[in-house]
Amino acid sequence: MKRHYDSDQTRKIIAEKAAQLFSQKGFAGTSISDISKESGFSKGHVYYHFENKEKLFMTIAQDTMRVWGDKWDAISPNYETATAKLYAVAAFVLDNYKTPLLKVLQELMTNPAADPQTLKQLYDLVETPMRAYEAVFQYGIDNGEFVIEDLQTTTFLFGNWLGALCQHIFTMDYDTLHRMFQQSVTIFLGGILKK
Amino acid sequence: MKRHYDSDQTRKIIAEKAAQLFSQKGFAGTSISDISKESGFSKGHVYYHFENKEKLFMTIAQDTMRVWGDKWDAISPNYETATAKLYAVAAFVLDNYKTPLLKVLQELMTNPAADPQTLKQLYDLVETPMRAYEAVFQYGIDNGEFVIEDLQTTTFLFGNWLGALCQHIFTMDYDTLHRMFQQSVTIFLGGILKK
DNA sequence: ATAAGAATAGAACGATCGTTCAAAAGGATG
DNA sequence: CATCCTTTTGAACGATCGTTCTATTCTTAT
Repeated sequence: MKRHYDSDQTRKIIAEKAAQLFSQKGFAGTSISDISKESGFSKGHVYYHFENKEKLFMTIAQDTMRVWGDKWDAISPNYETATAKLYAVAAFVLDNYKTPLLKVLQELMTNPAADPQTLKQLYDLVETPMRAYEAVFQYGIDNGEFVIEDLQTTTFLFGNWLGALCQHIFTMDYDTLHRMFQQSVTIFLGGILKK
Repeated sequence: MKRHYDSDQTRKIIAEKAAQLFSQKGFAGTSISDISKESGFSKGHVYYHFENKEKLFMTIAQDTMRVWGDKWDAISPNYETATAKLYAVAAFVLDNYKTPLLKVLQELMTNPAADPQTLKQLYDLVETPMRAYEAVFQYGIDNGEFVIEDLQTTTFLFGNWLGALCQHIFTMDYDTLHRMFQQSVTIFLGGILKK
């Protein structure tokens, strides 16, 4: 079927502005009116492209995660050691979660009113980056680079900490935040204890 | 001035239920109706005790933080080494942020619509736990226990990570979460690198 | 040029939001 | 028992919420 005119472009603009707003103000805090105003299209038109607010968010989140995962899988082999991979994945999170939807995921997941199907999709989403982290840790263990007693817990903690840092994207300048990400990995690797 | 009947008790109930709801559903996600229903008092009565939603939240957050700080200051001397203090403060965060208001603080702080006076109060609030963490790290440095190049960054990161863990209070059982907190500190101290 | 269909706008819906207010209820004091 | 002041209610406000619907504009095909 041929694409007639550029409705895809419109859809993309709406999705991008929505992602930005969700990231900044959360799910409940972002209204369709906000999205309409910010994207420059009417409120009704948002519903031409997306079934409802929840589906709109889910679409955005899924797209973001899928792209993120694919890109990481592509560049991950460029880093040789597990240590290098860990620094790289941290920087990669910062650079590619331009839309820090993680806190919104949390917001929705802890909301008892969310419908079960959405909830399942949300859990699947979080697993995308977690799988990436776990692979790095496993690689480090096999390598002899890392000593990890509980892989799953370690992965969870690492993911959590990067997620926490993402929330500062709108209130910190890039360089400062980048340093924070790197410093996080440094501490995660070496700790602060005197050897 | 004598207290006639137990309005203080009512106020406390409202504040407690509100704190619980804010923690679970966020600031924007929690309505005065929710608070009214959950506390068992009329919507109008919430406004008898609190000026508005924002002030209600700020009062709760400030009270929580003040109590937290005082309690920590009281028990902190019981732990001798900086390492012990660090494990203790992590456990203390878990046990005493029954109301994990941290993510709501974040939600409000990143909201451009918040009025400046509120914003300043919010920043002051976050400093309470940060000062506590910093004191522990400084103690560890003076001790020779810790090697820290940038005290402020380290403090910030530690606070951030504990905050991130707090968000799981409603979705994880206590024991699992407690183990996460302890494991966080262990990694923070020793890292995962093979020595 | 016209018909058809896709894209977009804008008004309108009922529900709920935060907030206000007037009135009722309740305990204390005389 | 009457009075006063505090506590509590419940209705009502305008604003905004997510969503629906109808009408209009625009693009393409005939």
